[in-house]
Amino acid sequence: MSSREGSRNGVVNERALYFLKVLVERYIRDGEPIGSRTLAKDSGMDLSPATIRNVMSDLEELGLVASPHTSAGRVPTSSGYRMFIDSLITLKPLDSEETARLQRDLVGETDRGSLVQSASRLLSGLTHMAGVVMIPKRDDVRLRQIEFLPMSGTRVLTILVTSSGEVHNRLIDTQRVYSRSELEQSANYITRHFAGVPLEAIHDRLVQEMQEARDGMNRIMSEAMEMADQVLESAREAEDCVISGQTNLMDFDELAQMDRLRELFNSFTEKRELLHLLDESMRAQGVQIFIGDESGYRPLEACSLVTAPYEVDNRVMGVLGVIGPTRMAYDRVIPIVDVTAKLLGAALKSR
Amino acid sequence: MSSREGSRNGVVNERALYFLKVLVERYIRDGEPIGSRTLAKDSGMDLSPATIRNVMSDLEELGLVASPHTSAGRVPTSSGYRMFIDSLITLKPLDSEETARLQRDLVGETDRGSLVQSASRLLSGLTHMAGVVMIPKRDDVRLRQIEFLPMSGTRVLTILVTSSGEVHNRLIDTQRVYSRSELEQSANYITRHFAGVPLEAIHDRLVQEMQEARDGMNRIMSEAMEMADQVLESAREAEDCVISGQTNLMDFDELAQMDRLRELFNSFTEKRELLHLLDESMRAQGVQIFIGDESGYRPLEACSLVTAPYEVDNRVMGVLGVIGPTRMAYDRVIPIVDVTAKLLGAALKSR
DNA sequence: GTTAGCACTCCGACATGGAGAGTGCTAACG
DNA sequence: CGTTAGCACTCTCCATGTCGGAGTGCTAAC
Repeated sequence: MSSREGSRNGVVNERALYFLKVLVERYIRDGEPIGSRTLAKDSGMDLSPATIRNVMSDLEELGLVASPHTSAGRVPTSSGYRMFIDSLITLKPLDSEETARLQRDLVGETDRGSLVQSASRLLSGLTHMAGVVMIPKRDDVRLRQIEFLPMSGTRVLTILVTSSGEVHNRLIDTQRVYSRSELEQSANYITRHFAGVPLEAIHDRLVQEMQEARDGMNRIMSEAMEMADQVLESAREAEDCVISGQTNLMDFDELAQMDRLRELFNSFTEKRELLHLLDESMRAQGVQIFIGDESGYRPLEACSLVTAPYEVDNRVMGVLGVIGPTRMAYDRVIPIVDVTAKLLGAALKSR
Repeated sequence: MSSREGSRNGVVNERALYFLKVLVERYIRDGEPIGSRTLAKDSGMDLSPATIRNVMSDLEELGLVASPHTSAGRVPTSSGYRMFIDSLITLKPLDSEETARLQRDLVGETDRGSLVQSASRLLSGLTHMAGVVMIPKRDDVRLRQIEFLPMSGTRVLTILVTSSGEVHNRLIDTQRVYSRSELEQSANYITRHFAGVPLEAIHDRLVQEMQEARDGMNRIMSEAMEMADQVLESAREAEDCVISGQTNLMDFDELAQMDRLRELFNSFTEKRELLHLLDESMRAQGVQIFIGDESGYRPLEACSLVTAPYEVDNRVMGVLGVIGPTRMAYDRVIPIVDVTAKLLGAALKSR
């Protein structure tokens, strides 16, 4: 065991951390392992490469850096990046012009959908990586109106409009043929009874009402309620996310192995796991970062995910973020994600 | 100029074409340039490699094969593939079991959307390439119902339901605030007047009516018509396609160059050009094939596209197909695309 | 028309060797 | 004690050279 201060019982000394910082910055810039000689020059501290080597040895023992092979320089490990981000990084905030342009681009969008899309595009454009914006199910969304339309045969088209202006629809096969007016009546009934009620709550109340009325209720009403329940379901699970700039990731040689890339792209079409991850970081406040395997999600193991929740009136509405190689310019990306989240929140408020 | 029969004034002789067939089949199987020795054995005709070499020389002169370098075997060119597909290929039809399973999988789907999605997945699954199904704008779609709902401020949510059960909606900013009943009335008016009219025709009639009535019409009615026109527009342009199995393409080393792949994947998210191509092949009947640059579309230059229109009651509804490397097993893929198109048509009919 | 023979070309695999970069260790320095 | 110079060592990278295999085109003979 070494007896130098740096590695004694895991306490890291100041200077070593400074070198770690310089190393990570340089590595992010160049993508090549950093040797002691380079680091000695870069650090600005008048020390010889030999000294640096000792320090590096300590950092390696702590698991903050590693060397790809005997005689390459050092590369940050996941923990190294973690340490860098948590306590060493110097952020490079966006200048006012960039912020202004970002804002302009977002405010220019008309509806909520294209706003989200635009945010995703901007993220990927600014970072040259993949941008992702999640549109979460909101628990304060209420029913505005429900509509049943007869289609061919026993099919009925159910349409549900929420207070936020989203429209969901679903084609349902019913047990018998209903007339237009029958359907209209029952839709009106449900709209009258449940308009303004949060979507979450409607399901329970529907079930409850159906049980109470039991046999007293005529068949058409009970089936209407079942139909309403079905379209409700599809409205509730309408949690989704928009990803853009995926192909940007093909330019990073860290990700240039087909099997990796394939897994990654599959996860973009699958989305499920990704949504789960985003969901998690919705609870956190401010920018959150998953480095490499920290996400616990295989396809992202060579990537980092930088996220930030966006909010309107202090209520978290969703999450957005950026996916890129572990070796990314965190000092730029973090402010970009941060600011975009704030601007998206603001843009959403004004509509 | 050679004086052998093979290349005399461009007329290709029987035997040469037979060798071309064997060569293409073998190349598709192995992916390696075929030499004269191999071909001599493979062809089953008791000829020496030297003879084959003469034949190959003819085929090369005709532009049907090429050799990557001096001393590699021969590889089919685009024209070689073309010739192969047009007049040499022996198709391998699906056996009844495969067809049955395909049918079962398709009929199992509930609504039109998941049917199309399923078809796309099946195509990519069966071929290990990318599947694509296009949902075209249909010219016989009629208006069923229109609905205006007041949102916050001057915003109005317009909903349009078509005879085929699709729902389109759009958020529109109006010039003043309208009450719920005002909006209801005007929506009812428009529904009454235009229900059953093809979407294509409504626009013209709206414009016409607005001009005729001119000043006689109250302001609310004229704005209602404008709103209707807007949601109509978004309904008409709802031509789209579903692509799946994109990542399958990453496994082909012909496409394994990042720049190619990137272009290809970008074209999948862009879709525009691709839709254009599909649109073209909607007019053709039966399976159609674009080999390499025949599509005239850069990103597909290393790919082939095999398409077939699918129809219901002899009316073409859309196109589906498969995208893969030029070197693909056409003898399997063509029947797969063909049968899937027919089955999708049938499955659509039954709903 | 078909074939054998032959010289030629090109690719790919493999070994070789030196330059460059960086390390770890040791011993000396202030 | 931390810091440093020196040194042997290791590993990668690249250029170079060599060799066998595969396949061609041409020519002359069958």
